[in-house]
Amino acid sequence: MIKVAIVDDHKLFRQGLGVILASKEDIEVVEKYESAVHLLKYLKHVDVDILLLDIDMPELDGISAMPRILEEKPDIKVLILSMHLSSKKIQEAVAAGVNGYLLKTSDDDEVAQAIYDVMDGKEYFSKEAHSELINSFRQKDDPRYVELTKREKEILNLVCQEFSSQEIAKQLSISIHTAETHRRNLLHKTDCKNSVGLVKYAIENELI
Amino acid sequence: MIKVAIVDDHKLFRQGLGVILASKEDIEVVEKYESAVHLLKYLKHVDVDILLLDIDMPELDGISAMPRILEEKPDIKVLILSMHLSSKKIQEAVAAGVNGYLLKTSDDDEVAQAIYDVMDGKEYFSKEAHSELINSFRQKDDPRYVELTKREKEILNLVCQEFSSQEIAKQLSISIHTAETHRRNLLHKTDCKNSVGLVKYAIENELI
DNA sequence: CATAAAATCACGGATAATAATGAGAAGGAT
DNA sequence: ATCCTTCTCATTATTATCCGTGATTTTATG
Repeated sequence: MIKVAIVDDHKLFRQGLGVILASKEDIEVVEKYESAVHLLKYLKHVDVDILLLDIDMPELDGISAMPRILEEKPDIKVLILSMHLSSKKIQEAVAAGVNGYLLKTSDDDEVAQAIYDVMDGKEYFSKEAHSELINSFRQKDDPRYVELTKREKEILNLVCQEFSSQEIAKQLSISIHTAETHRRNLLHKTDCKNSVGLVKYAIENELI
Repeated sequence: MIKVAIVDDHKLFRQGLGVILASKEDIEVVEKYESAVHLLKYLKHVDVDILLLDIDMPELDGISAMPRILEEKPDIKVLILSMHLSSKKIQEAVAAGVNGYLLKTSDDDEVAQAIYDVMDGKEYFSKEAHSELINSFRQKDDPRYVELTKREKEILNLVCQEFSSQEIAKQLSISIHTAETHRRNLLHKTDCKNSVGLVKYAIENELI
């Protein structure tokens, strides 16, 4: 029997998925947690092979919890079960050491297959997750995709808080010229026309 | 037996909720649909008492589908089952004629209770939905909460597309003065400092 | 039809953002 | 030690935004 734990803040989803997986003959749902915080609290004392982990959760999201999960149980397998198809999330998840990524639009068979694969030492990424990743690589060649520096992200954040360049300069104790330069560089790097575009970029890329 | 149909784009959720509800002795899950479009396609030929309806779905969201649902089946009961606690959504849902609103963080007992209540001719709003509504009423006194006119929403949309007032004026064949007036009124109504605030307002209130 | 709300246009002025360009200083990386 | 990136500051100029105010026309609604 493969021992599975579900971590998701939607109780109905936890319950439902639990029932579905329990009907698989070689899968046993041993635990359910409503948040990553709960999981970490009890993980030490629990015997579990694989985690079905949601990303969007209050307090602590699934990806951010990964380091502590692996610290506690280095051999545990983790399958991300998310509603969002975001190449950024997938990349972060992989970097954090997950073994697979699937969507909540999947069905029970796909989840089961993913569990089997991952327990076999393989990885499992859903078709959608896979092509999302491929697409994101293509965009790397795009002038639109660039890494922002730490300072630029800082300025972007303040721009998104409706501060003027003058106010930003004051807050960071730099010259207004510098603030404006950063702002201008942000516009170039993100290929936006004005601050409105910057906000949307920041939101899309989850920088705020 | 109460005949229930589930409308949700997350297959795992549909399946799981289906299994859970099927275990209730007086509830029968007769149909599941992956979108409001599918629902509307088959609704005419289906005998169902109550819909468990998600809001966020591709193509057509649950609330927007309500008029056509009620046109087809005026006596059907509808329970919104959403992940988001938004007073705006709740208000829209109620205005659209739903009979209850609960969150995906609820458990099976609450869903069952809601189904019984609604079938009884009552309404069912979860504690969270209820207090969210109460809070939103308090905010009505706030200068921040105001209705935007059709034209203002149009201008807001163009602002969010990074157009300047001049470009907006040209596109709508109005004077730049008018465009700027609308913009100014938007800032006042939404209590924002600049266009950056407008974008965030538009996104928060799902006007784009 | 009368009244209110919405949409339109206008002016003057203050402040802010964007563009184009150059350049010095600090830091890390090989 | 040198190179590269980042962060910094600067000048000049143009364009856009934002503010206050007021007024006319259109449209909606009772």
